[in-house]
Amino acid sequence: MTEKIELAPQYDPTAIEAATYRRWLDAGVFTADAESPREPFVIVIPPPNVTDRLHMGHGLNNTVQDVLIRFERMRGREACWLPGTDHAGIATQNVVERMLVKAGLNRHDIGREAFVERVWEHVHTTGGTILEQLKAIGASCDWSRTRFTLDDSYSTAVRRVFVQLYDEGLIYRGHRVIHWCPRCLTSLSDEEAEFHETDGTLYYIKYRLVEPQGGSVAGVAEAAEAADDPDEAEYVTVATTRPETMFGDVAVIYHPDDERYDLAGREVEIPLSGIRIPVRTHVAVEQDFGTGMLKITPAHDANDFDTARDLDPDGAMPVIMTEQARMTEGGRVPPVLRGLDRFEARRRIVDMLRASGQLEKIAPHRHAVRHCYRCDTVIEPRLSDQWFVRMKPLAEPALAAYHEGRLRFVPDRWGAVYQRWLDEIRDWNISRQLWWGHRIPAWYCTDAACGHITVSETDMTACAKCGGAVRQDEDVLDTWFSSWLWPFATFGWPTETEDLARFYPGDTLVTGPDIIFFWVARMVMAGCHFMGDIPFDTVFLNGIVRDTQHQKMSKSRGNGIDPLDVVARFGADALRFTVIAGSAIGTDVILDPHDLETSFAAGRNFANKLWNVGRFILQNLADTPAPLDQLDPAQFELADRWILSQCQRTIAEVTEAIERYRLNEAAHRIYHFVWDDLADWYVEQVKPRLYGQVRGGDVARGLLAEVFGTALRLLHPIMPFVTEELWGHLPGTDGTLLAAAPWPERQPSLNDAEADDRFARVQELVGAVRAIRAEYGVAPGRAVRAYVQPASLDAAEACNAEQRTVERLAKIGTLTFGPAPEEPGAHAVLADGSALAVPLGDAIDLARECARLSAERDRIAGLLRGVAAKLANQQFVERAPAEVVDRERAKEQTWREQRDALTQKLHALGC
RNA sequence: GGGCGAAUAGCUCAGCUGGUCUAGAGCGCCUGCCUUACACGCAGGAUGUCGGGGGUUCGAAUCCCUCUUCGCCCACCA
Repeated sequence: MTEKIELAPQYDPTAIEAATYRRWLDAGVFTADAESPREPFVIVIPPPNVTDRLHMGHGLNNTVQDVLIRFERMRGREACWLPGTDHAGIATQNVVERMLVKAGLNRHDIGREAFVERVWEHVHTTGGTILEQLKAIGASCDWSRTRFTLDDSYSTAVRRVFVQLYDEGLIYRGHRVIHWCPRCLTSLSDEEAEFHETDGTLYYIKYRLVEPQGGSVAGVAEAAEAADDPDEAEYVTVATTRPETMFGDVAVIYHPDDERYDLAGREVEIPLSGIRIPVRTHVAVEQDFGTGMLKITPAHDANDFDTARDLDPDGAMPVIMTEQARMTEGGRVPPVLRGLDRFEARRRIVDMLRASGQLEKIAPHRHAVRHCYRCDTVIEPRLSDQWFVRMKPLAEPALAAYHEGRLRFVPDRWGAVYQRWLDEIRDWNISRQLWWGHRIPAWYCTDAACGHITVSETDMTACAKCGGAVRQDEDVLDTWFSSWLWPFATFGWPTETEDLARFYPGDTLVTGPDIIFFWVARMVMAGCHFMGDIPFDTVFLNGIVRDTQHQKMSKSRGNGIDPLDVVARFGADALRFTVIAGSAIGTDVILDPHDLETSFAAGRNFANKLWNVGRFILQNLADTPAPLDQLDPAQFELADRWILSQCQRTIAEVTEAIERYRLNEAAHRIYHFVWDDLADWYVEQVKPRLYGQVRGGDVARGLLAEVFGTALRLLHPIMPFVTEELWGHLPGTDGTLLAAAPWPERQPSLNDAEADDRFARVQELVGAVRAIRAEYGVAPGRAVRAYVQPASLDAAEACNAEQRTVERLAKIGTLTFGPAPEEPGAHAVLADGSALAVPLGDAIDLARECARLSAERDRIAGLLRGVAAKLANQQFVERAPAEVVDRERAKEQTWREQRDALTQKLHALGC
């Protein structure tokens, strides 16, 4: 006994999504079993910032991961998609600091401990929101394994790594110029200081030559003689974009080969200050740029730092700016400029130089300026003490993995990006002057005489060397110093857990190309170094979500789309279908934030189409239909064989497309099968059988259930909600979940080229009649009579077998084989007003077939000529080396076979 | 300065190893339809010198060269 299935005529995602997700959770289908005998398939999520809210980029990235993980889960792998969040040092600290500012406070007012507590509070109340939002788009993460990069256990891993690298000599404390953000008040790594092309100004400043105090008198005299021009004798002109740093200059240099100058050993005076600095030569100068004369400011420019150290390893490196990038209150800065912001100071200095005649000229100058990747403030290079990781030794195994093909990128062009960065890798500044993060596990002895630094996994209370008092380093570690451990720290490392043994290494990493350096490359390095193996073998780079102006979507630009809005209006499946179908492999996804309807209607419509196909089928399956293997193939009609054949093709193509990461192709292929093949043709063809108008209803029902069930399974990774809901109504699924159902298997025996071909002719015939009906404006309710000339093509025979199909689908009253009546009214409404005679000889006639044959003939003839030409070219081969000859002989043989085959075909076509 | 990518219908894009590409899809547009699953639908239709110019080939949207226009990444000419 089967109750009539009642489904709404329109699919309402909001009515089922939450409940469906709950069913998945309750059944535990997302939870990976470390003891399962199945082969694991592991994806670790790129952990979003703990304070993030879901945006379209997450929507795309996580949908891609979910498609892969659901696909592999259905294919029988023990799928583990590990979710979690990142503490995101600077970003999160900034968020909480802004909240404090609103309350009229800054972090120093409340102190470090209270501040960190505030951040934890914030993270606990709002943190993890994004994980909840991921559920809304259907992400099938293993929530039992959710991790946070600041968990206690994670800290253990971070400390272990720090200590190990320190012991190996790969972490060291360095004194050098680093990228400093004067707003975030922390140092940054090279990757965090982004270049922006900027229209700047090049200032040409005159530095007055002065007599050296206690220098070589002879050298001065020669230099003075060498200069003919009195001005040149008096000044050297230095070109700089940053006049405000000049009080930090320690030298002015030119290239030793530069014949314009002969000033080495002389001294110049820094304008506005009277500070004397030497003129030196050094190869770091580019002679063609500016005047060929370069000022050296070691404390405020990384290159100058290197040059200065080269010139004088023990030389002074005066700092003339505060951490806030204001001119210092003392030291070399002239009193009128003290305390000024760097840009204000620049304006004042330029004015003063102009007034004193020391500004020779200014010129516009476009150059790349580094900005903080978190707050976009212009970076201020700054001399300071920081912790660094020596990267070169870590990079080597990561490069080897790529070169040996163990690690691959999809699309592969990103491999070159990865490789280049590793080839030219520089040491990584890992200390941040923040409060939110993993505090650096280093303790300094307070006894200056001892000065020992103790690096330890456990908290220290006494110096390891002298036993004296210690204080811990105030700084925290770069967020990425914890992220790079994600693929194994999340599974319990350094403890040798069952999870770690089972789920490391993982399989595929899905992320954006923008964090290849920040994260991907570093994870590979960490994996190789600490686990002895790469953390994943495939890196699948998804594109970036942009608006119609091709601008990256972001909240600050105001061009964002809130995925939850989309879910509410169109459903999660519509969102998922749109981003998957809308992006070819590795290309960006363009969506219009001002027209969600246009962007997402296709996905919503498709979900609805599927819903209604399902509704129709379910309403017509009285009882549990017979499974495919219990149906008698002898009773199959052409359409049955055809739909099974198409279904096979779809299984093969969808499977292959996902395996090749061509998810958009998988989406389009299943879309086409459901909408065009199944709904538009097969369901229509089958109706008379279902309605009992003709025999064969049971076969039709069995095949509908079979084919529709397959379609649901193929579509499930992309559109999990609607497919799961329909699956639940399908007879015979017995409460099983589609999410845990097996992926459809290919059955090559069901491929049926003959059926494909014959049904294509039926479709052509139907299309021809429909076109004629439309052309003649035949009212929908009115039948026409169609005549097919048997002489026209052998298709008539095929059509004969499918006469009923054609009659129904083309709404023909009768289909007759034979010439159309010669009567004058053949193209008009017949006398009884009921029918129109349509001679189909016009629609699919011999001419079309001939055209096709002739095109085919031309094509084959072309191929034949090509093969003949190749064969003709072979005469040169004889002189080649033996193995080349062998290879060429083999080719020649292939060509001969091709030639013979083509010739035969041509004969078959009557040539 | 170096590298990479893109330019195909009004819009957003597919088109993988040259030959069923006589170039497709979705949206939009035009015509007719509320045909007992679906108007978030059905049927039919219009629209492209595949950025320009050369070349290779029997054959090019596809391969090569070049130009133009966009976008991205990297980079110590201050």
